[in-house]
Amino acid sequence: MSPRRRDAEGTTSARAERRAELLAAAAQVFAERGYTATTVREVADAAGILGGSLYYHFDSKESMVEEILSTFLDDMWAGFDRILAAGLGARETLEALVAESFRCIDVYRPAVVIYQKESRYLAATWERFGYLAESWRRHQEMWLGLIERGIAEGEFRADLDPALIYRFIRDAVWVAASWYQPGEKLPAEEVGTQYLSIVLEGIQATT
Amino acid sequence: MSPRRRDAEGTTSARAERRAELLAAAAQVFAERGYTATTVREVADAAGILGGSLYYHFDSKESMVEEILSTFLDDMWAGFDRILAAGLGARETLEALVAESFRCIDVYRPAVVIYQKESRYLAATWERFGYLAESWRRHQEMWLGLIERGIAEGEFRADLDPALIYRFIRDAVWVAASWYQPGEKLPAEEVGTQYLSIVLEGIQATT
Amino acid sequence: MSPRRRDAEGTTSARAERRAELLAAAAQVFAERGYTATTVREVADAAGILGGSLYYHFDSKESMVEEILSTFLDDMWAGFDRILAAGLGARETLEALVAESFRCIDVYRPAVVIYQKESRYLAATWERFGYLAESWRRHQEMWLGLIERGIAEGEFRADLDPALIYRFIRDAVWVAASWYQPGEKLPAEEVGTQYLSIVLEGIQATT
Amino acid sequence: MSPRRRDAEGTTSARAERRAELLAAAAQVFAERGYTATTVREVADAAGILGGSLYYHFDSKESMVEEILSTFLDDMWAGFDRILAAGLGARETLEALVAESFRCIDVYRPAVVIYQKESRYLAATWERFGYLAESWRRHQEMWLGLIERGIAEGEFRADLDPALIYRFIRDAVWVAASWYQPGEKLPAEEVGTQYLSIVLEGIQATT
DNA sequence: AATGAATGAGGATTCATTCAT
DNA sequence: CATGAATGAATCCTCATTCAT
Repeated sequence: MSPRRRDAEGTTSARAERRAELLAAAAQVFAERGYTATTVREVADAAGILGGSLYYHFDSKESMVEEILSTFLDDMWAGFDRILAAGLGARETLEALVAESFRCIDVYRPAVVIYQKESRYLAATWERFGYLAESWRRHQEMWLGLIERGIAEGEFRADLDPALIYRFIRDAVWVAASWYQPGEKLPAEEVGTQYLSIVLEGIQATT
Repeated sequence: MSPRRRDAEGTTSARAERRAELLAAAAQVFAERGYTATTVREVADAAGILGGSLYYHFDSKESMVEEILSTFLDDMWAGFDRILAAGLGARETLEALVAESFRCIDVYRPAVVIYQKESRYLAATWERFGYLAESWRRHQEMWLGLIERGIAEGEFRADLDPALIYRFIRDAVWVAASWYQPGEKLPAEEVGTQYLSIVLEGIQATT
Repeated sequence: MSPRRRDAEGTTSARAERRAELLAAAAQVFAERGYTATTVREVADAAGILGGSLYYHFDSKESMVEEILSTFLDDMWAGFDRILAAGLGARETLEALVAESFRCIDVYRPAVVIYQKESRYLAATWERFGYLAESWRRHQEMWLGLIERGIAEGEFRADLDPALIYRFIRDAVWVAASWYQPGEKLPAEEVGTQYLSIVLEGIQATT
Repeated sequence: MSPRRRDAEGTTSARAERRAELLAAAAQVFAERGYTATTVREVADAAGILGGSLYYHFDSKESMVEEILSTFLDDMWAGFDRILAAGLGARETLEALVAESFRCIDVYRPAVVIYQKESRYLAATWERFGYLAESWRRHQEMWLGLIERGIAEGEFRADLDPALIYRFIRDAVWVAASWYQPGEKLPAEEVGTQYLSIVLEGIQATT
């Protein structure tokens, strides 16, 4: 707590904080206009600095999205992995995954939008974004496994194609990020609950 | 039937056919890489000609998407309007609208993808694309009206937010265009049927 | 000789000719101001077109020097290899090599200047220019081998360091490209002859 | 001898020393990569400080080369002038000039390299470097006068073009700075002696 | 209809330089 | 003295578009 110590800490975290600020501005703009259609100047304007100044903090426009996406994905997968490791039933797992998804939408909304809209383009254009394709693959694996298990255990309807259910859920849930706004009437959690309710009614086996 | 007249007709339709071919190629590429990220050269490559040659057929890159989108939207709204005018019950109307949506996905897949991913950007950037925002507004109006009617008539669940149901359906259905591929295992119609089945189970009132 | 055939040939070579013209202009400017200090606009100005137009013909500023240098080096080494394979005596070989060097200076003057001034920078900065370092290595090998042979055969002075002689000759000869101008009083060949005369007097063994 | 005075002196010379250190680092890097291709950051890195910090010591990148070059040139011309004023014979003068040149290469190697490679560019780009062109002119005048005198006095060969001899010597001698390294096998003086020996044999009149 | 060369505005990036701390 | 964040002009390069052939 000595002044010296506060300075040192301050300096270290000041840099990280500034990066985070700038990335927040960038994510916002990328999500709104699309990564390619957004100019570096627009990002800089949103951050209140000049175009060239961004390059003091980041290597390139590319590395900005990089950091935006990987920060979000790391957190998301940590959350998903925790849930998957908890040994819950199929239905409880699905509930938890949907809730976690909405938490991510709440916290990382712009990143989620970018992840959805730009993944294919980014992965197809630069090798460094190969991990995005990998993330989608894990996504599919996770949901598909869960749904098949739910069907096998008699919890989910057996008359539907599992791959189709997977996509249905994935899309219905994730696309919500595209329209969900900070000032939305319903809190993200409530949206999640209602979505979950629809999905569960829609896919659970009738007894 | 004079040679001249046949020529004229032949020329006219040949020209129209060529346009259609080129637009199909363009739509394909725009859908895959995104409108902004796609260069005119890429479109031309996909069509087997050189970049400059496209300008014999079209005024600009802009007017290509224009035509791709308006062709699709005109057809889609004609279909929707026919259904809405048919005087069906809420549930039957919803069934017909979902079926019509999947017909559009089947016929205009790339256009649907573009409509979803690029509408916001296009409408925000050029006035001439204002009709896209208008189309989305009509979309919302249509679904919201239908859902509220269904709730009022006791066919749909009353415990859900109508605006939320609207988005849920819209997203779940339309985003299917993003993953639906020509060679898909299930035909579009079957996908539509299963989606509808999930949605109906999910939102209909329990008796 | 039919018009058609002439057209086809014409088209093919027209492209190559244009490239050559542009490269000549570029080499000129690069040699005069230095590669890094030369802007693409200056190259374009020298060629009478706009900056962007260069990119129709070349991938990058880098690939322009690339082509300038490799064209020159390929020709130079072909010449050197022919001479080295001819089985001449040390003194005759040296004479021929110097003559060939001055022929290159005459034909590729700007390229020679670039080769001298920028090789180190280019090779250190981009892997693709690694062959420049390789070329210098062959250069050294060639001259050093020749000089040692000349000393061993008693044709060249034994009281000098061979590596030093090599550098002396290399520099004296090649740097001439820096000052030799198209309108020079003496033709390149005559300069070569006089240089050779100085060098030979300077290094040959006194009998 | 008062503390104050000692401080003042100490500060002054400390500052001068620091400048010299920084300039040595700068010269090194400029010589290696070329003035234009070297960034201020690279200079700072080589000096172990940050880019901005250089501006506490120097006005600009320009003024760094300025100082590097003028320090060297002042010393060099002082040496040359002393020799020229000594009233030696043509041959002895030439010997002394070559020796002095190698002394400069030894002491100011990076500056010599910069002087050779960048003079034309600097003089053509900024008026303040006009003195570089002037220095080259004096160089030429000096050598040319000497050579013509040597020829007239029968010491040097009359069958060679004096301008050519001048360039030959100038280049052969000065370019040595480009390859001479601190750890070189032969000391600079010995290189000078051998070079001189070649040159003298090469140009002196045969009796 | 199509080609291919060129245009020129705009975009990402670099870098010398400034300045508050 | 040095730092580190920011500036802004300049640079390389891209790309929609034009146009003579």
